[in-house]
Amino acid sequence: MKENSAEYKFLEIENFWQNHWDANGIFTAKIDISSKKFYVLDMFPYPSGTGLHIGHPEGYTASDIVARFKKANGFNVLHPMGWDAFGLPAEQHAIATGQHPALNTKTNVDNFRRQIKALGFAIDWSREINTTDDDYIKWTQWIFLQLFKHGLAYVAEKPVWWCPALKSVLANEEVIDEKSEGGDHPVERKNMRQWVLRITDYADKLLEGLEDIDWPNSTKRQQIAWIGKSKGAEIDFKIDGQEDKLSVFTTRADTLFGVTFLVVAPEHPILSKIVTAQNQKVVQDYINQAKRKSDLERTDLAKDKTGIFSGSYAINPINNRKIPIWISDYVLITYGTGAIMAVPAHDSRDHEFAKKFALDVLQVISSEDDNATVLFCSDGKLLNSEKYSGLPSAVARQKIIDDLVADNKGRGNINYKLRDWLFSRQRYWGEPVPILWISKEAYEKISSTDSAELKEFLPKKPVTFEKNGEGLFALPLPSKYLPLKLPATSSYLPSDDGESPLSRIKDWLDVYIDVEKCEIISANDVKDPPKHLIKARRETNTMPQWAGSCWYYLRYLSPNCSTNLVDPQAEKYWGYPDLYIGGAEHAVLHLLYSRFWHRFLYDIGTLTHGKEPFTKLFHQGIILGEDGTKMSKSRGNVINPDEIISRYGADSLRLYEMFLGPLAAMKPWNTSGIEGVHRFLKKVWREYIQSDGRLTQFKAVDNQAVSNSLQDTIQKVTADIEAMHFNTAIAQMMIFINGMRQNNGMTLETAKVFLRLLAPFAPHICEELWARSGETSSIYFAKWPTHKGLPIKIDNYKISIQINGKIRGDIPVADNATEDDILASVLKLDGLKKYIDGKSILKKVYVKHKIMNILTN
RNA sequence: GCCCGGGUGGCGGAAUGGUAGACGCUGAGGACUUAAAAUCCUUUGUCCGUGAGGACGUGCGGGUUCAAGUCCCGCCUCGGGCACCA
Repeated sequence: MKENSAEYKFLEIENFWQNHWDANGIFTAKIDISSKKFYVLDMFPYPSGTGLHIGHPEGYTASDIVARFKKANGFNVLHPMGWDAFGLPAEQHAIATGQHPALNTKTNVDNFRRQIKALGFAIDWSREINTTDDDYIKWTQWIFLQLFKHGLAYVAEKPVWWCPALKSVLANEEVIDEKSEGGDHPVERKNMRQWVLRITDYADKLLEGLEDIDWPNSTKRQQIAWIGKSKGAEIDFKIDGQEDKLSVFTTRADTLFGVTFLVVAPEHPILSKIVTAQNQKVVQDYINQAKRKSDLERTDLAKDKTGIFSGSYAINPINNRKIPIWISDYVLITYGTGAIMAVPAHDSRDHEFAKKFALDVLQVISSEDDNATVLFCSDGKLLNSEKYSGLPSAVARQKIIDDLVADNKGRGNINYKLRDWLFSRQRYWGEPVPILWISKEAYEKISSTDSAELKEFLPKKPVTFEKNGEGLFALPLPSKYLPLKLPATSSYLPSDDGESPLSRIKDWLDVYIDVEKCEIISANDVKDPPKHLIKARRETNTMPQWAGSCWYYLRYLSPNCSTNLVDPQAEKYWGYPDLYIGGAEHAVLHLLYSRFWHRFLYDIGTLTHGKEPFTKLFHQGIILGEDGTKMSKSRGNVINPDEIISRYGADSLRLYEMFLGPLAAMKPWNTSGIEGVHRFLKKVWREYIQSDGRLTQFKAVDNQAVSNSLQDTIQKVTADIEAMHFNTAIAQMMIFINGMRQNNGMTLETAKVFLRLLAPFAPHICEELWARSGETSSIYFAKWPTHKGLPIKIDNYKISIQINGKIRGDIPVADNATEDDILASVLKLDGLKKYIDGKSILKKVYVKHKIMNILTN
């Protein structure tokens, strides 16, 4: 700083150094093949109108500590930041004000940038990206077109979650208890035309990829459960008296002899064939009833099972037993074959159903301890199963499947809970889907043309959609038309019927294609269209917010590359994040979608560095309000980072958030806690700066205790940062300062070592003191201190003495003391001797330098 | 119901099977000051005891061990995720 203030003027110091770092490009990352890289990534924020909340600095500070630590350890560090800026709030603001969402987004981004900069992170701001920038949209659309080209994007009319309040459809992952994930609005089922991405094609790859990445166990588990792979078999049951078969999916082929009825979902197409005339009316009533129920009601476990007999029977392929076919909404049409074989003795749901409708229960599995008789759902030994009786479940399962396969009555099969990813939204503020809809004839004409340009992203199999009896074909925009920008409009309101606001912008919507010239012309510019022009209409859906966040970690590597999504050289050097820090709430959304796109880009050769984007992931915990509940405006317990910084400074805020507790834990904010770390920083300051504002007269030689403590501190802080145990690292630095003060100070050399240890946590104050102690280069470039091997040899250890397992005191012992020496010392001390007097010693346990346990009768 | 995590002073939290409660906060007492702020010192798990000292103590009940907050078995409870997925 310019003037040599005696006081710790944190605001001036922080402001000064932030400007200095910025102006001098201290954190600019450049490819340097002579040093190893380290890429630290934060989950980039959605720049909301309310600004940064106190949870943001938690994750960002953690990543910043690691970034600065790695830099000091010789790594070439990349630590970027950007904005996930598409999203509903900006659009709702636009609807309310008529102002273009880009304007509101810019205001919010500026505010976020100011707030994040005020925390002094070692971020390379020259790499800042924004998912709403045209240059960024271009590549998001390009990836979509690659997916399209490779047959992974298609259009389907399917039941989707429609949110009337948001006037948009939502992905499965975005719906929680029939409420929208954002805003908590009710959602309903509706049939609509949608873009869908075939993420299910990647189910197995997404599972396998989890095996060798360093992620929190719970997050891996969540993804595994979400993908929901189950191995089993499809078994064909002939319908009695008909040629038709009914296939069911089961993971328990070993219970096939225990099947006493079949159940089909009310939506199952076979119903038209199996419902007998006299059952027609009651079945129809039941189906209507089921239709009226919301999914929530249907899946409510508390409610009773309902169902109705179809009137038909099926034949069990393994023993030709005739069994009734029932209809019930506890069977889901969306999973497996929409039909199940019911084994009421060994499945709780089937059991419940059988009990309610008085159907047969036949036991075919016995448990090891044969206690469970009524309902036993685990594996066991088969009984009542003819030649399979006596076999363990796992063996019988395979044998039965094999035999069914040989008889052509079934086959092994795998089912997933994962559904394809619903990828379109009926909103304005998102990336337009770069597709034109044309007629079949036009599509054929383009397909057969010699010009490659229009066929750049053409898939092997056309994506088509039927609208009002007319077949429409999806034509991908050539890359020269990317980015497809959002057209200007004054009306951002989506319509109630699920059409995007883009569908009302006529002069954008309608275009002509000149096949010979490979040009797309706005319909506005064509008065009397010549015959050779092909009429086309743009797709009006936009992409979901996840699209931009799926690949942003790649764009940071070469944010200005205009020829590639990521510059191959940059990818080769920087690779992917070595550490990714962010909230656990994205466990199955962003983190699954992102892995899917990454795998895909790897498969098509766009990426070459590796199959998984995030090899090491860490979730920071949530910071609760002072009352221990979640921070919210309505509770009035929100802590504003701006206020904290103005009262205590950014260094105190950073230090406090790291000192609160383990990074991963959920923990409450406590304002007097931040006073504590602020006091610590003031104490540090006073050790370096005298009351006249000049540098302290440091000692010529450190006390033994101080130099020992310094070595301990180097060791502890280093190990703790590596393990991301920031709270205990800070505690150790406090111990050092307290102890050093009791020993009346330290040397300048020691003082500088300490600054380097503290700098990743509290960079501004350390940079200031570093400069004041005569250094001219930023502390960011200073090397991490190394500890000098083993601590100085100690001659006298204190060991604690247990008598019969109880701690009774401690005694000093020499390094080479024998058990008998120690016992002799113990017997010299009355306080210990009294426990042994009059008793005989049966045994001694001595753990060197730690403890001796003396056992008496 | 199933799958993950947790449960330690007044509070946030420390503890490679080896002196439980580091560090910080809070509370109490004191120093400095005309006073306050700031700063510094002492003290702060519970109970018994004037004290020295003693007993108890890491959600509950068992167990393993010379020794258990830590390992094993069975519960209770809180948080998160999934939820009729056959």
